[in-house]
Amino acid sequence: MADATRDRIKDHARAIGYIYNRRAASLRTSRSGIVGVVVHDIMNPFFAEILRSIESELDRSRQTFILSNHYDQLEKQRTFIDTLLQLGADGVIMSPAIGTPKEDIVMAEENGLPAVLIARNVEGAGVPVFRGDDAYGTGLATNHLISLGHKRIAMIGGTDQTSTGRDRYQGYVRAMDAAGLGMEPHWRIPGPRTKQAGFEAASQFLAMKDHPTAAVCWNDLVAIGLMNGIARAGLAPGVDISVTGYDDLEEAAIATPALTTVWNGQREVGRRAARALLDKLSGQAVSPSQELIRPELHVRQSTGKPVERQ
Amino acid sequence: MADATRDRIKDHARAIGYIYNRRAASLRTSRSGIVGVVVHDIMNPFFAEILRSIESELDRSRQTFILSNHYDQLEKQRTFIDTLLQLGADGVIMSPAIGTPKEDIVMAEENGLPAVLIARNVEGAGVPVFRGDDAYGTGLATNHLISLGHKRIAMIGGTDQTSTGRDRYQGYVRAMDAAGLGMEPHWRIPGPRTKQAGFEAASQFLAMKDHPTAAVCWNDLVAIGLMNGIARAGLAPGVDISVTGYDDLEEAAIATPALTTVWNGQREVGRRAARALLDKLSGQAVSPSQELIRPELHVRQSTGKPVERQ
DNA sequence: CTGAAAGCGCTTACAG
DNA sequence: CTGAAAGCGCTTACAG
Repeated sequence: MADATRDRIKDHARAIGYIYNRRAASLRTSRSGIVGVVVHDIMNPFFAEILRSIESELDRSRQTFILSNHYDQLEKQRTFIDTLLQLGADGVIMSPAIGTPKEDIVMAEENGLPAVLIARNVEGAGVPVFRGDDAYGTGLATNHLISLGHKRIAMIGGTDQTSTGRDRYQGYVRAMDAAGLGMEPHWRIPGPRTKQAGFEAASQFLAMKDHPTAAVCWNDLVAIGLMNGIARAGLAPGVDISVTGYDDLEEAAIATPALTTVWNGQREVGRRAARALLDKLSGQAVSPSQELIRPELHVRQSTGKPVERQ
Repeated sequence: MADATRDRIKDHARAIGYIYNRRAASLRTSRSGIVGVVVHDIMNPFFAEILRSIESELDRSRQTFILSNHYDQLEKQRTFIDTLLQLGADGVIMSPAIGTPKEDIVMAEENGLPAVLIARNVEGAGVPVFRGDDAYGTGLATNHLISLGHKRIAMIGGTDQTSTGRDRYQGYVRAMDAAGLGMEPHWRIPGPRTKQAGFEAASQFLAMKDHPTAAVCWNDLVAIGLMNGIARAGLAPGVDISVTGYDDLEEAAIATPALTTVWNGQREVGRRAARALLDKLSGQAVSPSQELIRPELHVRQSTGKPVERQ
């Protein structure tokens, strides 16, 4: 049948309610037009902003995307990858769950599910990774506080279990060291990653004897929660205690006080990850290297000179 | 082949890396194990909380779900429904885009894609709807402010283009009328639905001559944005101006001041919508009626007695 | 109880 | 250029 004829028939068929069966087509062609995206939690605005740029990029190529949270549970992540394999998905973009072994990713690739990583790396997986330069980013925040005159600076939130966590902590430690400033072990409060947890960390922070005059926070959510907690205790964030965030969510600019934070290139990460996957799908060679997006410091009102208390 | 034999083979097959092809199975059985979920914006924490309970409900029945935003664009919603039909999805849970004609839903149902609505109604669609009792909810908030002594109360955010918008406005108007309080047209600032927009509405609100002493907000996001804007202008939200939210997001409790708001039963809406859809899929009769979840007022620190200014 | 065959709806390679 | 056939990987109805 000539193409023109086929098109005419299809047009007519559509007009009278014909529904194209993608399962059947996919069975024959082994291309499904489906891309999986799995992150820790889509409710987290950091991922939500990444997802939005992935969405607009994939839309353009008429790929359907399936979203899933793994909540850092390896089992959930595996179930999702299984589902993608069973559906014959064309590829997956993932922010790997804590503890993801490289074998999981290699297995997916070997079964025809090319992967691209975002936000976190999995050593030796041999796939492209797109993330911010975290050590550099917390370095920016820490140096900013140091230049304002702060000497006792805390680091609140995050975990050593992810490459991101280790890198951000590194950046803080290096900046302190470079400035010749000492650190107390209890100035680091690991763990918090949400607004709620940041809020709760405030009392722990304020309860420290001679507590630091400034805090470098894991992300904007923790920073905003911490500021709320500080305000609740009757102190003024940005005046009594300087606070920096990380990510520069839309929310950072309208927090009270407006949050000094590190822009983390979410849109850029999403866009480039989607592009890389699409390139892979179209058979182009994509280098499996790590691409670091360079963060930028956005100074607002949550940081200022230290107020020495008597 | 006996079932036992088949199972043994399958077990072995899986062990050596066999991947079940769901497309093929679905082609034969016309069940795909896929459920679509489409809402205005998954980044909105209100929907995110609903999605979470849908997710946990569907997980239990081993249904995969595909998520999509329609951003209130009918075209995006139609494309998504088309995709679901082409993939042979088993059903769809949707918060319909503004202006969704009942024909769109009827068409989906006729093509074997049963639908359940959440948050918004589409008159005459003949499918189950799960939502909060919005008029009752804003009534609760408005009456609370009235009982504190407020007489000039604004309503900020929302739109008349959705049933939810009309109902929430109705609830406010009725409560004011019932208390014998007059309303000025400009006390209503329609539109805002985000934190950013609530923040921006603050200046418009404060610029009103004899501005109201309290504001009933469309949702928690608008309320928190508004409070930030009020604080930025040097006034104290909760003292100088009372503010109520709607939804009772996790964030409401840790806002500064903690937000008085209306709990909207997100988890309940999600859970019941998912259940109803699963019931439909298993062939049970599900009544196509509207189920209203009864909201509750949660009083916190963002509301207080009016401060009369000279 | 068991095994071989038909068929879901597409696309592609092939024969005419 | 055109049309009929094969085949993707399952499940189910059927014959033995």
